[in-house]
Amino acid sequence: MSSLHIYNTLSRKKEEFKPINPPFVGLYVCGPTVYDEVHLGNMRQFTSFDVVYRYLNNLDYQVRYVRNITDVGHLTDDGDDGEDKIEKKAKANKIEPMEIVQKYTNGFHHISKLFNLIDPNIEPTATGHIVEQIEMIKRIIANGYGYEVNGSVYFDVKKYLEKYPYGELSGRKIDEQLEQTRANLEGGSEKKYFADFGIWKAASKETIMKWPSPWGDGVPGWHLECSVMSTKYLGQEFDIHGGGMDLKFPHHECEIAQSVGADGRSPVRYWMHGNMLTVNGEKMSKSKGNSFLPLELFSGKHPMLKKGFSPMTVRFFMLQTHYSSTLDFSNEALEASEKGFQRLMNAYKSLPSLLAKSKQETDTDKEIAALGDSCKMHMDDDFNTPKTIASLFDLSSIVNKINDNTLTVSQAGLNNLQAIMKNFIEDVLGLAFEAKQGNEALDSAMGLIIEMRKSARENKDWTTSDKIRDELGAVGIAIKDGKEGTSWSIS
RNA sequence: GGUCGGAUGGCCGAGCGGCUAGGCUCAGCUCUGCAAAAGCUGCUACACCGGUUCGAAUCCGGUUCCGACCUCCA
Repeated sequence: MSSLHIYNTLSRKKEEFKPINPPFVGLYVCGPTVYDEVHLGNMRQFTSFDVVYRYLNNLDYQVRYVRNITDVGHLTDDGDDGEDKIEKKAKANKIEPMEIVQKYTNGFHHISKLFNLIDPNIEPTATGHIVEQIEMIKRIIANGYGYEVNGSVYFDVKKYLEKYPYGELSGRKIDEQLEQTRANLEGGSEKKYFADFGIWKAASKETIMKWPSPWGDGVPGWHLECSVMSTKYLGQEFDIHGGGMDLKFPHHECEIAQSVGADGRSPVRYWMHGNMLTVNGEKMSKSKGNSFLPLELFSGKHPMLKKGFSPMTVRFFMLQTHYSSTLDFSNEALEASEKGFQRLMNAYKSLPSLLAKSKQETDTDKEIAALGDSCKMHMDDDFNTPKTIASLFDLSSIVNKINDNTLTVSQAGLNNLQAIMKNFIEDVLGLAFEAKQGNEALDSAMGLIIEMRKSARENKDWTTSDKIRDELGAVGIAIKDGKEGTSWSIS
């Protein structure tokens, strides 16, 4: 029996996963900043961690999954003149910042449902934890790691470096060379040291979203919310913290420094980082202009897309690559996944109609059990979804062969097959049948049509039978004549 | 410039010292009234140059390309 191993960014190694307080597991994932439509790259991270969450649950851990919503404090720039992204958008649209927040939070939740993401157990917001953030800043100052300048508070990285490493997670060293370059660039900075970062930002009179604090009206620094909300709900030390690669530095590095500075403890046992999404080999990003939105991907309404792809196809496509590798989007790759996904789901769907034709255990039964074990083994190996999917394809090939009577199974083997496929396809990978499988009325209408076509075929009335098939095909309903009768599906 | 990661068959994408992942495409066959679906068979790749080893896509050194981060980003 294997056990779960996770690649820990901090140690740069795969480590056996040992929860701090089994059977409880704390999982924190950096959520979206809701100043715009959720980005596809965001969704890839959330999908990756959705599988992490599902699998931990599957291993019978009691997981508390916290994923935040950043609704204030994320500045367009870390310098002195940075502007809050949400506030900026609100002003441009002449509406309340909280309207922006509500609008894009709703949008994000909608897309999450389409991707079949399980809701986190707690979805805290930065604005809901201002008090806690102020308290943390106080502790940081009290410990000598923060200083105030003109109503803003900065984290004193130089002081911190006297006692602790900074840059451990991202493998970065703060060197003098860089200090000089930067010091020159940022002439009139309030910071004492180039690497210092803001933990409280003084607000101007015009700022709409601001809160009173011991240092005057202002907003908390972006990195602070994650430090506060993760430890508030998961404890001062918790198991897993996830996010995108690009958050390693400075965001996650700052989180560690803040927690150590405030409470003397590094909060996270296992740091997990998902890799980027690329388009034609380049990182998909808003600033590069090569990104499309989830809804554009589903509808196909984007110049770079040949057609639309269903949410489940996209989810499957994402899971065919390991979360730590870059994933390149292209029409060809998406089309390949679409077909593969349909094949997998068709096999899975035909499973209940299979018959056990052996009284005792067969070789196929054993093979099924072995493939079930390998699914688990692959998931245990740092959530290797591509390999798990490969085993699932082997399983679906067995399903087809049983269906074609080239393999035989016992009832026990069949039950096992059903249980394994359900577990990994639905529960662990979170793949679901697309909702367009029709309804009762359509089912009975199709039953009637197929019956009529059957009698036409028995009378060798090919004109009628082919007409039925072709016309249905034209509206997207495929007719498949099998040995055991005719079935249909909507494409 | 610094730090880190990557180069795998027609395409996508696993692999982390021996046991030819998987998906898609393509070709042939079986089944079928025809078609589709399904099944079977075929297609043996690891950027380049050295080295270590009985054995390397996998380890070491070098070369060339590509990407990410270092400034907001998932």
